[in-house]
Amino acid sequence: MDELFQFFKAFYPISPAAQEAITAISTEISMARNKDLQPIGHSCKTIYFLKKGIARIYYYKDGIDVTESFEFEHSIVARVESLFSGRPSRKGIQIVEDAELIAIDANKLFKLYDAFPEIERLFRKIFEAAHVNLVNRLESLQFHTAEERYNDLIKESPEILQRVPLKHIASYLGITQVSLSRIRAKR
Amino acid sequence: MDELFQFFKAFYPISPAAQEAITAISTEISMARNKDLQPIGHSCKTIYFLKKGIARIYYYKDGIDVTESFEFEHSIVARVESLFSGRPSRKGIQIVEDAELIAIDANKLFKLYDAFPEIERLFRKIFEAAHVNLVNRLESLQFHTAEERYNDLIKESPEILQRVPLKHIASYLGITQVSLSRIRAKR
DNA sequence: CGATTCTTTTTACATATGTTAAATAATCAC
DNA sequence: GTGATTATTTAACATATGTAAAAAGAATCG
Repeated sequence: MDELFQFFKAFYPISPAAQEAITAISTEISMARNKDLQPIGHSCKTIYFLKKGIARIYYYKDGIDVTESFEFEHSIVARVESLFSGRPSRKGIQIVEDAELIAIDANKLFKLYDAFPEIERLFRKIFEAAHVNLVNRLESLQFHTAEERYNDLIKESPEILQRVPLKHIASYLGITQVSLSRIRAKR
Repeated sequence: MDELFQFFKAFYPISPAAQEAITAISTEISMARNKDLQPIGHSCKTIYFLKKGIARIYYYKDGIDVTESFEFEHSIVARVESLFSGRPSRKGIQIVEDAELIAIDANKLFKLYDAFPEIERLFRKIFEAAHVNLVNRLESLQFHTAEERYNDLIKESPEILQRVPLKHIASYLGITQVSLSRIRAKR
């Protein structure tokens, strides 16, 4: 759990008591590549912290597998739109590279908010940061070409090419695999 | 301020004392069409509630005016990515239709969070809801055609066509005005 | 009202991306 | 290792969207 609390510290330091409370509602899991951490259709009742490996959130659009987002080690994985709305998610979480995770029971976590305002504040800040990232991602999808988006991606996470299949990168960028292949051939 | 507290209630009801505290850091403003509520380049230190009218958040990409989002009456207007990061925003807020607003001083609001956990919770929920909307918007930009996005938009806010110039709608949809015109001609 | 400006549409052409299918290349299971 | 499966690239063609310029239409202001 140390890595998790280290991660938390960057957002908002919490007391040992709060750490214990979070430990009590968390479990550690390992999961192999290509397994579904959470299947499509279920409500998201868990917030994951990725200690190691890669995960992606995906869904099907007209039968085609679309990657909504990737998460690498030391980040939070959750289907926010289900977590915050309580509705079942049309999205699943798949492990892309063998992963070690900490699973935090979301309902129990939300209950902790009353007793520990510091925990509420911590997660508020975590999701605010996620919100900022999302706004930037939106901007990139709204007015950058696919080629610009590809270049930005490998500039920001160069290792992604070694660790994630291109088909997933293509749909993440909002284009087909063929189109991504063409863009790559240009360079 | 009544309308504001009515709006709050749907997210999380707060005590009279909390309401007073918010009232004390808020001011009411009116602003005419085409005026800039907040110019590009400043840090966002204000959270607005739109009582009446329409606002848009916009920026320039390669010299072209791009609308990131529209807000209609009874919603919150804020450049979140600046508000949460503290960094100056490359985006501005423009009034699209004569507006009446309540301006909440963001720094003072954040200070209230310590004394009033209920206020922190309220705004946490407000921005969580905004986050959910953003995820859905992302999905629409990532894998719907421009035509689908246009149809979805007028289905969801039909009055937008009467109240917002098409040039702004075009950039909001991530396409040029010419392209939007073509899509409209089809129907 | 008439002139000016701003908005929207239209046209013609260029480019980017999608679709389908086939060919390679890489990976996996036995 | 070998065959089967999966991933990636390439080709050929169709379609959507971008760009630039002009025309038409609507709103604004003296």
